[in-house]
Amino acid sequence: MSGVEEIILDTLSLDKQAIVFVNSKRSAESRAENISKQIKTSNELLEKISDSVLKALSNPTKQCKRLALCIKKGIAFHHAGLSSIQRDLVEEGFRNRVIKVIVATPTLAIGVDLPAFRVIIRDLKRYSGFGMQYIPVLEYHQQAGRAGRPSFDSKGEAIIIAKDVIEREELWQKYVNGKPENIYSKLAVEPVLRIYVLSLISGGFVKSFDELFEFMGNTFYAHQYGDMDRLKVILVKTIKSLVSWDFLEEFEGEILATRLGSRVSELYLDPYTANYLLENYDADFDDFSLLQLICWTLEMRPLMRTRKAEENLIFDKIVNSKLLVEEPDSYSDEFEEFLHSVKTASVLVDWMSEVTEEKLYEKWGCAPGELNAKLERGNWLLYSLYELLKIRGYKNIGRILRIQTRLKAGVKEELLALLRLKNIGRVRARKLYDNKICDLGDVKKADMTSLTQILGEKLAVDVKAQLGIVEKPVKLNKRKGQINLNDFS
DNA sequence: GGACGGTGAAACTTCAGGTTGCCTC
DNA sequence: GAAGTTTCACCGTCC
Repeated sequence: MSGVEEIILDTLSLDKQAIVFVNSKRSAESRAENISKQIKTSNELLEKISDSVLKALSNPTKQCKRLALCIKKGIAFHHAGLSSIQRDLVEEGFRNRVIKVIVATPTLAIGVDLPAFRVIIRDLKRYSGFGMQYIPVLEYHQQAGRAGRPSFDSKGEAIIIAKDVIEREELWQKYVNGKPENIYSKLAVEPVLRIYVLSLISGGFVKSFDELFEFMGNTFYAHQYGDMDRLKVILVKTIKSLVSWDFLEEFEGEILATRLGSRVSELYLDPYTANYLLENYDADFDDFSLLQLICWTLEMRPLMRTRKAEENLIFDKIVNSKLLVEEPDSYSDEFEEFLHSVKTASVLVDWMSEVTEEKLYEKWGCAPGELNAKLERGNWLLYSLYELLKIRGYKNIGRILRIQTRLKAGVKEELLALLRLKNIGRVRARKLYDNKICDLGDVKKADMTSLTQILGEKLAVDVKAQLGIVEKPVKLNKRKGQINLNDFS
């Protein structure tokens, strides 16, 4: 039994709760699993949560099953791969003191307010591309700060695990006695500056370079560095780019945003990305190449990583597709990232070809939570691309919106018509389509018995009503083995 | 003798996260 | 750099 587990068991024997912080999703899961195996008891409430976790998706992934099993013992893991429903269930279960232990990645330290009697920080180092590095003291404080719940406990305990006496001393000095890092303004980072400058001008807050300079001079960034000459150089460079991209124009001594520039600002796009999209777009695209274009933006990062075993598959994709983006030199640093963009696009294409979440997890190692994050961003970028092209006067771009809708819902083109109905998503639309109900006309014509068999009693009535048809509910005798789609919703 | 299964050591692989952006008939 | 996972050789057992 590891040190962590002993502490956990001790915490449980005191009838208290604990959060364990580790540095990877995999560790979070396997730790939680190991701890849960040592626990014999269970109860009804836990069974209930476990069940909900399993039903969060119509096709539970291995990850869902694993979490469901852990929760039966009152132990959970928590990281960005969980779907938002599952995350909520875990957090709520912990808040209600039903779930006793959460093993988490730093997701839980940020934003979520979940105090525990004990916080165990197992990993103070994290992989950073150049080997393992210590996490910032600020982050340690974030995590340790989860200990101690004012309404239940008069104190809390934060525990760091050290390998030996030497490390113990080191960690004590660095973290417990250590000073938190200074906070630096992020404004100076180029993408952030580009976005701000454009929005200041587009919003009419600033009308000339002098005004812009004055405004920026009053920011925290300028206050911190005091190097106004350098700031001027950066601002001039930024303005020049924005003008050359046709987002800003100079007119009688004033700087104004163009229509395109204003839209870029409204969409909260990084101007660099907006320009990149316009430059690389080509009407001769397909699902994959369009999504790859989207994935090769800063906004989509961090991308899904290409695993060793997938490399050949990804290479094939690159060779056999007509990409819109030029492939970077295979010896450049960019190339690996480029592979990731191709992988991410591949996963998204699979998703809109109706591959289930379960299969995506198996095939690509892409967990539901990660998929959702990327879908949301991809959705936004596709919409933005459409808007920019519209302003630029491109015709026949409706296809982009169709792809956007398909991405959002995760469906093939043929299901788009059915998606216009409320409460009909990828699963139900597919079911309807496979039963030869392919569009709204078919739904209108469909007889209530078969519609009820497919959608269930309530929804069948509701769907008809959406099309202006009043129908009475049809009762069905549930036969053995019959699948009621409502069970999955 | 061969199929099967368990075990442990060695080799290999992988590594946190997120906030808002848009529009919606 | 380290945890977790996979692979593989090795050994024992059973038929």
